[in-house]
Amino acid sequence: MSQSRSLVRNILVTSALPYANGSLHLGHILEYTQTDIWARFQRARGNSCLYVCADDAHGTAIMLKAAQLGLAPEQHIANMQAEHQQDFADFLIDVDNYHSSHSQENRELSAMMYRRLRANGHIVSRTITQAFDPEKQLFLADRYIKGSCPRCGAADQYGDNCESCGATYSSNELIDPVSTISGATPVAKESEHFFFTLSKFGDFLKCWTRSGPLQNEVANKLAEWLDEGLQEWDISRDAPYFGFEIPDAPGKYFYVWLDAPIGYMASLKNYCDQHGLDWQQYWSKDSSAEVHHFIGKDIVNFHALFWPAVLESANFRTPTQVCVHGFLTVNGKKMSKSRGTFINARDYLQHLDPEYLRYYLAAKLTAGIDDIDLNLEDFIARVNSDLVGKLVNIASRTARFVNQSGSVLASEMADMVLWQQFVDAAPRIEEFYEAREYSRAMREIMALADMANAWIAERAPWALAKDAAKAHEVLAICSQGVNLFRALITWIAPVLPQTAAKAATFLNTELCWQTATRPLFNHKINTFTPLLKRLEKAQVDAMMDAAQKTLTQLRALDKTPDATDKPQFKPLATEAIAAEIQFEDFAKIDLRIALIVKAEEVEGADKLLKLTLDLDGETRQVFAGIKSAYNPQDIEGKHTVMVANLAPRKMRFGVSEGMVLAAGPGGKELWILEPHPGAKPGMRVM
RNA sequence: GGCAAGGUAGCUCAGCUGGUUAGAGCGCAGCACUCAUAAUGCUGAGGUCGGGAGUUCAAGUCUCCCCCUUGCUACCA
Repeated sequence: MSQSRSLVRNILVTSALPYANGSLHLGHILEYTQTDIWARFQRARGNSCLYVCADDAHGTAIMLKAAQLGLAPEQHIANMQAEHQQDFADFLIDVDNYHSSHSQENRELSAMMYRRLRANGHIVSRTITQAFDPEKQLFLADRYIKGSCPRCGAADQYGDNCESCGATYSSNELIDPVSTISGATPVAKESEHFFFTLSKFGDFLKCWTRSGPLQNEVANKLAEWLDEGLQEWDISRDAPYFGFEIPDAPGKYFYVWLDAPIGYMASLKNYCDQHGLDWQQYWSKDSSAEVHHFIGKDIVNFHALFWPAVLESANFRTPTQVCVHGFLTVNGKKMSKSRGTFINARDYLQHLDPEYLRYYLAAKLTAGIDDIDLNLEDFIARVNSDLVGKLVNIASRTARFVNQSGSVLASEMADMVLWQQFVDAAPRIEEFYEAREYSRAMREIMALADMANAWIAERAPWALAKDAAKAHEVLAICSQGVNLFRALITWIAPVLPQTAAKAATFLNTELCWQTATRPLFNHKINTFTPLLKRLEKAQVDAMMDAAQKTLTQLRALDKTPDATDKPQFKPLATEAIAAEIQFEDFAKIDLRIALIVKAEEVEGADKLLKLTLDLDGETRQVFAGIKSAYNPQDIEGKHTVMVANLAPRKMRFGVSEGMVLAAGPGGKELWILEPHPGAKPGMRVM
């Protein structure tokens, strides 16, 4: 009917884009589970609901991590995205589209957004002074600078505050500051930056944050910042930076947090382009669609201040809702690597069914921003008791009687009063899901399951079954049991999609929200088979052991970024072969045979050797990062291959006029190339 | 240090704008049942609602002080 059709809501939901610098952990899964349950609920209700996400692929951290792994950033983020998508799939997170913020769509949309902001006078530029790593030729954020605290003298403190005495300062006040990237001493350097004039959106945001898109506690928090007045937001970073270059500003890149939220749009556009849809129907100013962002409370400012202001300036609609959740703690402790409470998503998956966690989180999720605790003992008890002992048990204890009498459900209801209580509960459960009060929805469903079990115990069909004359009554009771189960499993399907699918097979019908409270009469069902296994403590222990092992590995990685003892180095796995190029591309690189006339250690450099290379009369000075693998005297007098037309690079210890070629994972395992005897200095290598 | 949110039975949590003997699930004890994945039902024990003071006929629920937890922010009021 056209009337009911107009009631269908057009909904877009997003989860925060996971950073493409590491694996997903259970904290991520909390958010995706919350989002996914909501999206599945909306679809079950008959609404149109698109769920899009993407990897957040830009920034200095990713650039450095890729370098550390010896990968191109593009390769690194591709690897991470593949891993993330597998984790999503295995946790039954049903995204309609998973993209990357490093995509063509996002490049275009970010540029478009920026041009609109600029045209509206909301972009200004000014010169600022920042710490700069002269060796890496890189501006340094505070977290990349360490030194001694200017107040208490504690060593090894980050550039913004002292963990020992709590003092705060700017990085240029640190005593003996050091770049954590290169070990060089940072220098102050000026650079032009672009700013978004967030300060002009104070009134707009004061109004917007109180207009319904936020939880009260979030709006209150933002009010504090809004009352203090907003600063302009620095949205540019200087090269080298892995990101999108800013239009008309060579060498300037969008700060990762500028293009990340636009990544929501980009992922949607990517989906729409493939499905013949118009992404703007969701984002245009007059859109009748809904947009719901699910995020953690740590990134509220980006989503509830910067993002709406940017959208407003660029003439897009603002989000319907920004749904903020708290953090996940494990056994009451913050999930952290140092406390040993860090659980990787993959470690969980290798030992436990994702639906256990989905249910446990659902049983605790509210619309609030309180942290949610994964208490492992409670987890086991809750899952086994609620899902296996109560919910699935209803089918398990009644289905056999139905199967025994021909597997066809009765043609009447044994107890209309009880059934009516289930019917009456449906709207409440719907409201709880809609309001993201999943814990209340789960409690409601489990209370009904308790009611069903008590009712079955009271009617005791197994006792009646001893009297052949009461077969009719037994079938009626057990058929109702199956119908009660069907309603409950339909309502919990957004949380347990896999179990619900198995139940649908058993029930021999599609689970449908609209007909969940319309009982199946005279309906043939299939033989019941167990739908969900009990959760054993041993599995949880094994999962935690695996998590500990992962932690140990992560710590080792963090400590020794250039670890020399990588057990098995698999070149093609670590770095896939790069995209195909044409001969002309290759021919641009001028490789020459060079004689290593002199090799010497560089004072103050712990990885570099200074090489003096002879190219048939022409002498080049090249710094090579091979000190860890070669003694200078061992290579003097040998021939090697160098890139002769590489632009000179100013380094801390002098200018490097080219580079020598070497292979290997690093550390001791590094080998420079050497031509067969006969090759002479200056010969081109083709 | 400031701000925010919390501190309710062994565990995980409900308790709306103050109102009769403070609730649920799990766990525990006893009983029943034995259809069901040692599942289920009934009964019971267990809390001075973080501590203290105050307002009120009446406070877990309001006010003030203190303690603890978590998060944000930070030596600046």
